[in-house]
Amino acid sequence: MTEQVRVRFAPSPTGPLHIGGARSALFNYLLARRTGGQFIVRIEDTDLERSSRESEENILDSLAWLGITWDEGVRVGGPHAPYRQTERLNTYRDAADKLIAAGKAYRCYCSEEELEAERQAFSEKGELPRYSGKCRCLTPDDEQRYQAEGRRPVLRFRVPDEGAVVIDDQVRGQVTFECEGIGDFIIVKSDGIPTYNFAVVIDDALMDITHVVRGEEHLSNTPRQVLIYEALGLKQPRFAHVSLILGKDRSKMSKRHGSTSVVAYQSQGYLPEALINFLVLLGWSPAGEEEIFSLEALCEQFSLERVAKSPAVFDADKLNWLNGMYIRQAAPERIRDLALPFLIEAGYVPAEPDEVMVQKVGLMVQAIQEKLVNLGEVTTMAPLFFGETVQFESEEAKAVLAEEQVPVVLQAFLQKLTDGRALEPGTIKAIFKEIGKETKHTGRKVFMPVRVALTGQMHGPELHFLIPALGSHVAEVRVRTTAAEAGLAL
RNA sequence: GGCCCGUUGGUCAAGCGGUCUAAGACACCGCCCUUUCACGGCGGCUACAGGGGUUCGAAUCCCCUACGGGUCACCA
Repeated sequence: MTEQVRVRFAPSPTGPLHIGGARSALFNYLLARRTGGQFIVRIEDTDLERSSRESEENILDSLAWLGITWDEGVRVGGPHAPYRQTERLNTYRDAADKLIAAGKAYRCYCSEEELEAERQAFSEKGELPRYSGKCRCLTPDDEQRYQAEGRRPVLRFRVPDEGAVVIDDQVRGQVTFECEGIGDFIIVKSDGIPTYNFAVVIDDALMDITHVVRGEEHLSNTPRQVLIYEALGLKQPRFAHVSLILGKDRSKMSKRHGSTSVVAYQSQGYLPEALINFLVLLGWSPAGEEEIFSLEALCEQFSLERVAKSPAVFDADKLNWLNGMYIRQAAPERIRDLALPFLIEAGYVPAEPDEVMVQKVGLMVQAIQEKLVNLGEVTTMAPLFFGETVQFESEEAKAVLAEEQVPVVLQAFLQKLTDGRALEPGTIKAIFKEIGKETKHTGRKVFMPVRVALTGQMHGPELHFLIPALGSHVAEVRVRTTAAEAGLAL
């Protein structure tokens, strides 16, 4: 029998999509695509305080940006709708009633203060702080009295006193938890909203989820969930807990380590395919030696068997390398269009650029595409292309213009630059050839002075790309002003 | 602290008892290419946490220790 794989990504909308969440989503997505199964996106918004529609939109937008699509869930609907937990409250209530009727769950009237005091007492005695189970055997009279006091009960799951829960994890192998170490936990809060541990089980079961692939932080929750599956007689999915993504100091990835949200990387100018490629390599390894993968390629290669157990440190260097890789491979027009917003933001380009400006940016991109690490960098390179004047980056640069062949070379350059021919990479190359022939100066002796006169710097993009991007007017002005500054009369 | 999980070079990682005097990638260093930078090519550097077992043989299996991480909420 070949069971149809059904996996899901179930974020809680309490903030933007985290890099770790994105990887979980990716793994689920890939597993579904690889097996011809379905991928579901469900929203776990039972934390009323912290959940917001904005976060939900942000998360969904980030997934879409990454190219991760889903077959069922919010935005697209499906046979198991609704896909937002706050819209499924009746379903959870039914399940809770069942548990109460079977004596597997009970009402607890303890206040948070009482619980806190209890935990305190336990830890002072050197024991593990947990729920004592004191509401386990309340009589109807007790309950009535509490109710009269105005107490709102929570619903607790009655955890067996003995026994153990064994999880056969797809990436970790067999993991055993003793029931003894699990206190009776809350499945419905006093406001009637189910807790995560409860709702997740009901939803996964009702939505026929076959594999739960999620972060390792959920591993210790899993025995509680398994207990609920068992109590309700529901079919359990296979579990796969993927290790966490760590920061440079090996602690859980957080703001201190830099950007943690997908939007942050998006706004820094990373390409979605680079982020995908990077993320998949964090915890999963290909069978062969190739490491550059498109989403489509990953859909054919991904497998849970090759997911690593150990946590991975987020390596920004490698992300940068990958991003540069994808930028180099991308069509120049695409990079140009992606670069435009950055230049507009930085004030180099008007909000509504005309065709001439777009073309200029296109030429600029052509010149720097091979050295860009991320799109945001166009902003730091922009001064090279915008503005009529430049500064010498160093005395060493300025000194280049003091070499004896410079006046002749620059004069020749200026003359050819303004003789009316169209400025294209080909003609620029021709110009340098002509200069060589006419002045008998070639190589470094002609390129370097022109470069410095044009940019004030000794390094930079190919001149045959740079000059067309500048245009003959700006180029001429820059050469004349820098030359003058260096004490040269042209 | 209890309970879980993990530990191969600076980083990501291959390896699933012999073919390991341990692959590949990023980073780093050197060389080459080149008008500069970058790209690209070539080469180099550096690792099985420690200690006990099991076995003819262990990076691979078991135990202990150390270290790292996760989790112990009316958050997910």
